[in-house]
Amino acid sequence: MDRRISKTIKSVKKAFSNLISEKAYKDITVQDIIDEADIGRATFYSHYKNKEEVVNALVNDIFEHILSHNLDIENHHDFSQKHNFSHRIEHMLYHFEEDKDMLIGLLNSEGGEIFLSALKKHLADAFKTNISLSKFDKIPENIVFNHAVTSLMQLILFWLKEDNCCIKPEDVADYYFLLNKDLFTE
Amino acid sequence: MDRRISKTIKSVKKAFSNLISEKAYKDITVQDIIDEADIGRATFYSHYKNKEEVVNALVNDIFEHILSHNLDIENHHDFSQKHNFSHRIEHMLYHFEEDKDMLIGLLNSEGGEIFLSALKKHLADAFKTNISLSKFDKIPENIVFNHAVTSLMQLILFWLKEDNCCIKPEDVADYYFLLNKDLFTE
DNA sequence: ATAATAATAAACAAGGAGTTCAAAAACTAA
DNA sequence: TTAGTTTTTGAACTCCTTGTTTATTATTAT
Repeated sequence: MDRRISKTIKSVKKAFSNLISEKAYKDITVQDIIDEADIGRATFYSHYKNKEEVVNALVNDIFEHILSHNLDIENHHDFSQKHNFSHRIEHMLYHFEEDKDMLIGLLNSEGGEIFLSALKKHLADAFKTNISLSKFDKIPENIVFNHAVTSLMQLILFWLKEDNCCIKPEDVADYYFLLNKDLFTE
Repeated sequence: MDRRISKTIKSVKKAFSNLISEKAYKDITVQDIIDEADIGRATFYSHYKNKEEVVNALVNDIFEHILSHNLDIENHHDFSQKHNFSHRIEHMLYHFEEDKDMLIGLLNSEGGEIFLSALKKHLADAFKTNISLSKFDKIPENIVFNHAVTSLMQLILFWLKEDNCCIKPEDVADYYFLLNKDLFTE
């Protein structure tokens, strides 16, 4: 890819990432991003339709990063290596920690919805084959499933938002399984 | 209160309520509200600072309504009447059902955050004296508490958003207690 | 080197936000 | 009813943001 393009895209993402740590999503204008990225107005609009597309790009980056890393683990580690469901959650949390400042800003604004719906989708995929419905035969399946997904989502949210830096990703995963152990036992 | 004022406020709320059933929060302009409410521009701005304040007013109305109704129950019913925690939840859900159209529109937009944070606060109050931490002594209290609150919040959200009109408020409350029974047993 | 592509500044139109003001209308209290 | 107060109204206005266009300059890949 043309070096100019990747440079522009990179600086826009970085600019947004900086801005969202400082102020609310709704208060960030396209002009702010342009100024922070130090690019021309027309340049921005030749790459992104609007502010929302920048967030989409950033969120996609995060989940692509996580997915590719998951593949790495599956390809390069031998089979004795534990890489079960719990490990994949922990692993995702480590990735979130890297982008913590940006994510906190995003989650405290309306832009957070974009991240949350991506997270929900990602978790929904991961959960399909991992939860047990046997203990909850009185409840519609989609409600149990929604509970499994959103419960982890809210735990992650709480972990990121509150200044819970002392809590390790492993702990978060443990707490999740403790809070919902019936979902993971036959 | 001056009849003109209450009339204006009422028509603004009704206007917003109509509009949010039709289109996304971000696509509703102050001018839309003014037109739908059929009032003068200056009149709107003499009562509300912006669009967000209208949502705040609507959300406050809902929870005030619920709280005052709770008091009614406590005052007028005799002590043999069951009005425990579960009943108060069901009761809240019946109120939400009344404003369903508006709430669905709100929750599918960014404006939903205002409702959700009010709901979270409301639930947090209600939960203070009702959940049992004994089964979760390995987990920080605030995390268990957050789980209790957000789990119900997400269940309500799912109930409202999906076309789950067939599910009754009593069922929703039941599902909640089934999904989290450890939170309510010593 | 050159042909293609990207970046740029500047100007532009369209539209929303929020304010101001004087005149008209509706209210209250006596 | 009247007189005085408060609210509503429409219109005009400023400011800001969005998104587009254009002609020019700079960078790139080969």
